Amino acid sequence: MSNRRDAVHAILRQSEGFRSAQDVYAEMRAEGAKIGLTTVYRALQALADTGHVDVLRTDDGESVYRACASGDHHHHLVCRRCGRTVEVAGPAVERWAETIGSEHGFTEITHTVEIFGTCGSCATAAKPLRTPSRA
Amino acid sequence: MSNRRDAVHAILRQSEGFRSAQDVYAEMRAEGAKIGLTTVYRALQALADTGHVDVLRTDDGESVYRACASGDHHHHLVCRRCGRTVEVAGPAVERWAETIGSEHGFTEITHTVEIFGTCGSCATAAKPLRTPSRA
DNA sequence: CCGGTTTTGACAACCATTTTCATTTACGCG
DNA sequence: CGCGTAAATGAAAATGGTTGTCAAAACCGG
Repeated sequence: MSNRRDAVHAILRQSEGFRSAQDVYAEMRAEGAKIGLTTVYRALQALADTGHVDVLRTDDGESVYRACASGDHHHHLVCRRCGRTVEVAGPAVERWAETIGSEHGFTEITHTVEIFGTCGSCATAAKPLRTPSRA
Repeated sequence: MSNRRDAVHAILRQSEGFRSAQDVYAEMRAEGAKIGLTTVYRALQALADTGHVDVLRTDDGESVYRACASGDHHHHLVCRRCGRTVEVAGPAVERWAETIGSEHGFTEITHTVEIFGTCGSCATAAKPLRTPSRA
């Protein structure tokens, strides 16, 4: 029912890290695809709803999406320079979150965990550092 | 140099959980304070920069702020219903993040961890559940 | 009181995201 | 095959939080 949605998904699959909706849209247009921004957004939301892609928010509030290797619950280690992403699993963290939650009487516990860093290649390629405001 | 900034800080201090900028602004105006939205934003940013308040983004991209009990690094357990917040420390998680990062050759590692749940009181007070899209 | 700097705030500008709504496409059915 | 309804699409407008602009107001030292 939607080759557009598949097209969007395809773009994500062939991308390394997280891409923004606008970004995906721009690339598709650049490739000559006839698609509207609205449709890209809708496709991305649908994909996210069905768990085919991961979503997360950048610091400036933009939503970024990425095709996931697995449908399982996992977290990301993202290079703040090039956006390269590594999927990581952390059973310990899952358990920790659950525990902390229950200890305080919370139920239906979910959590978000994202790790940011500078990957090896980017660290080597000397570029102006973005001074982290706080540890 | 800014009793406005202190005023903003005060609002946060007397609040239970995280508040949005618009929210803080509305409350201050309601209390009769003569302050502009712009100033509230600036105060909030300044406070965040100096580490006096914590910032995090809600799922819909809104920034929310909260006066922190401690200036130390910590995470939050937030009730998705009433917004009540508990500050939690998780040395294990910090270490885990560091480890995962280094294992993949990443440096300058930072991370975000937020736990969401429904607190005891809210769980009791039956309200329509917000179906979580994914676990 | 004066010049200079900082802070403030009304308002416009931004920009990602959403909504609206009319058009197009897909498809089942007679 | 032709028609009708429903789903999909996309251009443009609306939203809404946040940021930028800029002139007026508050401060400050002299």
